[in-house]
Amino acid sequence: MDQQRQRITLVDVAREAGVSAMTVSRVINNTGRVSQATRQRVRDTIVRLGYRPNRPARMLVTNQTYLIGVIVPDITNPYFSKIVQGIENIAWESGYSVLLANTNENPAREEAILSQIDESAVDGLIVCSSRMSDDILLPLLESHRAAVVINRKIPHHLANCVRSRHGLGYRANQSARFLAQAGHERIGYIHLKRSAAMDSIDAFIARLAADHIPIKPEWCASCLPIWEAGYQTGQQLLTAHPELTAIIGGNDLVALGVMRAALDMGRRIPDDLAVIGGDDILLASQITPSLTTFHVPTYEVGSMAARLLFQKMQGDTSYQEYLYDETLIQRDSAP
Amino acid sequence: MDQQRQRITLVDVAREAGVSAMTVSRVINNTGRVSQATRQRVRDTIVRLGYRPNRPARMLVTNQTYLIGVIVPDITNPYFSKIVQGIENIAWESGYSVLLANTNENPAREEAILSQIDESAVDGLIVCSSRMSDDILLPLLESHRAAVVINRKIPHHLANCVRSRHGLGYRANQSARFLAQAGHERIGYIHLKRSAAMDSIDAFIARLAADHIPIKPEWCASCLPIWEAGYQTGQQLLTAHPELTAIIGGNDLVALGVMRAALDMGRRIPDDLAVIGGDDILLASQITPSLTTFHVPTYEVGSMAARLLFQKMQGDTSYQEYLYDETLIQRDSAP
DNA sequence: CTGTTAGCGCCTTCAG
DNA sequence: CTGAAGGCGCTAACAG
Repeated sequence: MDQQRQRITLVDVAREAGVSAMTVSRVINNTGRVSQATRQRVRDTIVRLGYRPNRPARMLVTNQTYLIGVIVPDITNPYFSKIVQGIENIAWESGYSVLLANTNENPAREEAILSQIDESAVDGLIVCSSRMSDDILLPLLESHRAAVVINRKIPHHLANCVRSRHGLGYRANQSARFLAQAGHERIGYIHLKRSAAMDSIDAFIARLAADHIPIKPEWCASCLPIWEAGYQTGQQLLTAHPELTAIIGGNDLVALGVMRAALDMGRRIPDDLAVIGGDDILLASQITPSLTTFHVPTYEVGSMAARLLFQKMQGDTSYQEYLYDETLIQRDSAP
Repeated sequence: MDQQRQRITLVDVAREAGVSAMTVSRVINNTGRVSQATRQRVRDTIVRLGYRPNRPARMLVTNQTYLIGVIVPDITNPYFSKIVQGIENIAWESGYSVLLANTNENPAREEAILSQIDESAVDGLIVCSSRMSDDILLPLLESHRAAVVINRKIPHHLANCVRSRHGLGYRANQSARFLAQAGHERIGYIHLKRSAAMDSIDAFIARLAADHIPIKPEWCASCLPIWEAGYQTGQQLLTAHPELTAIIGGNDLVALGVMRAALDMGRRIPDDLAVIGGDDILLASQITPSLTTFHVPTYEVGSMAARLLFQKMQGDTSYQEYLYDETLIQRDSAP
């Protein structure tokens, strides 16, 4: 495993097979004309010697890596791992591998990606970090040959895009409307911190006020898109405002955290408190009471992102986007 | 983004700064002696020109990629995504990136990894695919400079290892004992198909028979380690053998599938049926009734795997392993 | 159909 | 402290 065995190169194979390096290269890449006889002889020599092409050398000369970079904020969030699965499957079909960067929402890590995954390291880039600042994202996209961004609006020339057909703040608004219609008058809202895919809390309140659904700013809060933060924020919100009869979570993990917090505080769901999430991760349908949420075709989000990336990588300079639908799935937590 | 702009090379910087390429290289790598003045001048030129070193070129000459390959069977399984998170965090700290391969338990994909992630593509490899056949795994490990295997026994010279302190079949046995002690006499077992981390069903039955816990072969089944398979297998098992009062799932996803199937069939849990899982994913504690399962320090499994890999990559040829504990967490599904 | 020449961008070795 | 020559392993472009 660590012995200093000489690497077998193209030249070794060529010498052994009595041909030139070029011929071996042609055989490996199935390019150019090579007689059936030599082709076979070279093939045999390759397996006999156990030759394997050197990736970096090939990358250097072809200027192609067969790698695509994928940036996510949290691979342990089922929403993102499903997206990665979709990307990876499509990439694999085309002979590409995935270089994964999990930022953990850490700005230092986000910044470091600029040097870690640069243009020479990957052939294309998929970013699904809706909380990454423009100061980092735009230069990042600019420095790559091809890029796709998920759930974020960026200048069309910088990247293709996969996003919800409905605009910013759609979920929160629909949720609030749905709850109001069901008779709720004191609705809380937990916004996802720094998310570029959501409206601000102010915009949320303003829009609903226009529809005579009054939401008070003190009923709203922001937190990171993870379960623990949802739990804590839910607890705080319900302690400070026991009058709330419903809470909208920014995503499923947060909503589930809220549900658990409410249950731990002795609240019954949905009788004492209705909860709505977003993303429709597996857990949402499995938990009791099951979580009302917005279904997102998560796998398709990933696979389409990969497809749009390949389109760009193949030289299509036109802007392409894939819009997906989000549909409210009524379950037990907010019937 | 797609303009044919000339790549800026080391030589460009050298010319601009009025030094040789070698000096620029020294500045970049902080190696060798360079006067403070030239160093600064070169640095300035680098930022002025926006120079970035070409990864493949550097890889070719140094024979290092700063990449580690990570092979998992299913990134959407929270168990694996948590492991990947652990690996990725440690890798990042050392300036390494993760090349992810998600096999989806697909043998064709597993085989393709041999050529896709070869020795020249990564500096080290972490495999946590307990269902990959030895015919593929061993050559794979053999062809890499450094490797770590998770939850699988392999010849010590091939890789370092992270695994449960308890041997094969520990979970299933403990679960059965626990259930028997609680008075269950007809216990079903769902084995994970092709898993090298588990005993066979026969061994499971034999060992328990020795302890006078009678398990019938027809109460046992095998399935893939995913929720859907657990649901289906649970349904079949409960239909064919309604007499079962408890079922042991190979992992949490399968156990949760069984729980849902049982609930859908009108069984109450744990009154009509007790269920035990394994892994302790987030979902296990959140669901109602909460799932009795084995806690695994999943993040540490990943981070330790990365640490053991770096140890090997740094030339430590001794065999190292990290053993973790699995502890039964009693929850509501099997109190 | 096959070989020759050149060079990708960088770093190692050895002189100065 | 700095530079010149050479080569990592492979392929593009051109001969023959």
